[in-house]
Amino acid sequence: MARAATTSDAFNAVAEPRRREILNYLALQERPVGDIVASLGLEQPSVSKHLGVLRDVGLVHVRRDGRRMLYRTNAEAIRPLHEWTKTFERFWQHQLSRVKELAEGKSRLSDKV
Amino acid sequence: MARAATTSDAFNAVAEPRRREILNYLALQERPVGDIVASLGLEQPSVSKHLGVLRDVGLVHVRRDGRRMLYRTNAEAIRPLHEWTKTFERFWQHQLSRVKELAEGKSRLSDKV
DNA sequence: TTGACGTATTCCTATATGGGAATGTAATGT
DNA sequence: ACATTACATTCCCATATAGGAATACGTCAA
Repeated sequence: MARAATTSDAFNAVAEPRRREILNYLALQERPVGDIVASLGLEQPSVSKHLGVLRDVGLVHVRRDGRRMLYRTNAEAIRPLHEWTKTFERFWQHQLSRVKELAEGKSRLSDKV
Repeated sequence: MARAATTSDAFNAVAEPRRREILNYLALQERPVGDIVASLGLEQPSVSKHLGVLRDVGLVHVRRDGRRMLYRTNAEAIRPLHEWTKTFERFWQHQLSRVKELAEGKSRLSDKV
């Protein structure tokens, strides 16, 4: 079996760095494709294809404005990702406190970090 | 160009559902490969290969225990993912509050939601 | 040493890219 | 109707899987 499609879910869709850049760019306000092209320095067909993937998994919304297509990030679709990563939050907090102790010279873990 | 390697970063590595399951399983305590195989119902070579990917991007740590290899999740490597998704937190919070207002009849945004 | 156990690696194949180039299509102005 | 603008889609190709099967490797017990 090959790798799962990039359109299979948000996790696969955001694995591509350019798609994350696009989501960042479209987070604050909707923008036409041309603006994304200019902003990210990618070819227009490339941007359209990335937007297609993002659309398929619901990471962006679109509406037509004359001959332009206005895209914007649908943050709600990023939430499952956030929730999953959040379940590990307490673990790195534990590690942080250890690092802090170390920095403060309160432990003998110097051979572990 | 083809898709980026699964070992290129944490985003690509966790795109695979089974690897997320493995990370969930190894979050609380270290476990030998055999336990993962039994727990997730995958073939042993498959598990070893997934662990290899997770190792390459630092998502798990390993240590040998006799003929067993004990793996555990390195939550710190998940943090970049959490940080990125976190930047969108305020957006879905906005949507939520707007939905709430709407439900409470406190706004005239009915044409926007 | 030999055998068994626990893992890792190699070989194979169907499938899915992401980018470049070229082309198709919808909407607007004249 | 026609040219132009703004995007989307298609074709092509090098590359990277994920899983299955078979095999190699490292460690321990007898």
